[in-house]
Amino acid sequence: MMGRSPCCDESGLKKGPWTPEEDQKLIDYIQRHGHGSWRALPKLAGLNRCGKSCRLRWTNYLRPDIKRGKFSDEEEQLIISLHSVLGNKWSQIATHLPGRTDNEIKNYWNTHLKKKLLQMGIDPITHRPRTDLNLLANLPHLLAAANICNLMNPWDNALRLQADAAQVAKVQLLNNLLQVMSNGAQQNMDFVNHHLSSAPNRDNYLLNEYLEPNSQLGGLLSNGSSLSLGQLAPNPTQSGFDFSNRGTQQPNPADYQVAVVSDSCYHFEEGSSSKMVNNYINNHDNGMINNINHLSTSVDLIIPALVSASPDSSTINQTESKIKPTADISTYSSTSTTFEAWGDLNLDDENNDYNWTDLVE
DNA sequence: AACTACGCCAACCGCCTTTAA
DNA sequence: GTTAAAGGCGGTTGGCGTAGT
Repeated sequence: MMGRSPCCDESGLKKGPWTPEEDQKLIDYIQRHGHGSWRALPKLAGLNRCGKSCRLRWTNYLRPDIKRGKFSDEEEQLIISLHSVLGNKWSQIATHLPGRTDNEIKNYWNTHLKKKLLQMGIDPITHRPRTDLNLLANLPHLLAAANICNLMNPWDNALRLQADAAQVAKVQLLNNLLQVMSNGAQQNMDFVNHHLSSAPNRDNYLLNEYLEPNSQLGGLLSNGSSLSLGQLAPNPTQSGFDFSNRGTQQPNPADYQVAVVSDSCYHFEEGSSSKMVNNYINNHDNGMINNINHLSTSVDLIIPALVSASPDSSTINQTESKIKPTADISTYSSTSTTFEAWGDLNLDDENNDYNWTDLVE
């Protein structure tokens, strides 16, 4: 058989927008009898529609528990976080937002959230800083946007966090490159050598993306100018997560972060040692995580200021840990690696009220 | 006022998975 | 185990409203 024919192929069945009369017929029938077989429902309810159309109308619009209206900041934050983990699994995302349908979330993502992320320099697919060359051309705009954020109501901690990180990464990297090119200090050359001369890894890949010939970068280099983090606005409302004015100073251990990306994924900020990861899992999960079943490593950001204090991947002792890497983490440089631990959650916990302040190490 | 372009979102389409006979 | 129906899902479309010219 060459695929199934659409359920609405039968001639005479109505398509297109539903009228209030049709809605009422559907509501009346389901309230009295339940939906039962969707295929049989239209005839029984006196509707000249196919069952599939009835099901969609009910599940996406008429169901009594549907919440309509503007998405709250909390809902936006949750969608972004979940999307970073689940991708376009709209139905799975919808299970975390009571009253919202997958269709509504999908539409909201495509019309609003995707644009917001792009405007803030974040790739809406990877949720990582955009590395395309256009970003360099837009850097002044991004810096201005970062300052404007101070004057606006915070609309989304997760989004702001990602935006801050993206901007910091870009500026820090540029700053390092500029320093290397302008004064050739040995320590900076060591930094570059460390990233460029070792075996191929994802650091190199990311660095090389930034190092692609670019007229604007070339202009900055030839001027011998320098960018500094002081140009970035601090983010006073992001508790415990202040990148501002760090410059090239060594990181303070108090800056290390662990964050909940979603119900089932902890994201450990670069600089978190394996010990910290284990301590967090063992001491802070309050039974929420039953079994860590996945650890991935990824190069989310290059933040040179953190490099010297980052953990050596060899210190991750799998035998002592609930964390069981599924990838060979030794293939990546440990100097700019984030750790993500995934686990099964005990969803019976009623107090699933993580917030940033709870999670600061 | 008329026209065009664009954004939004409900609804559709087609494929995949699950269920039931 | 096989098959077809039903349900579920994600991508896409098209109509409507609105802003811009």
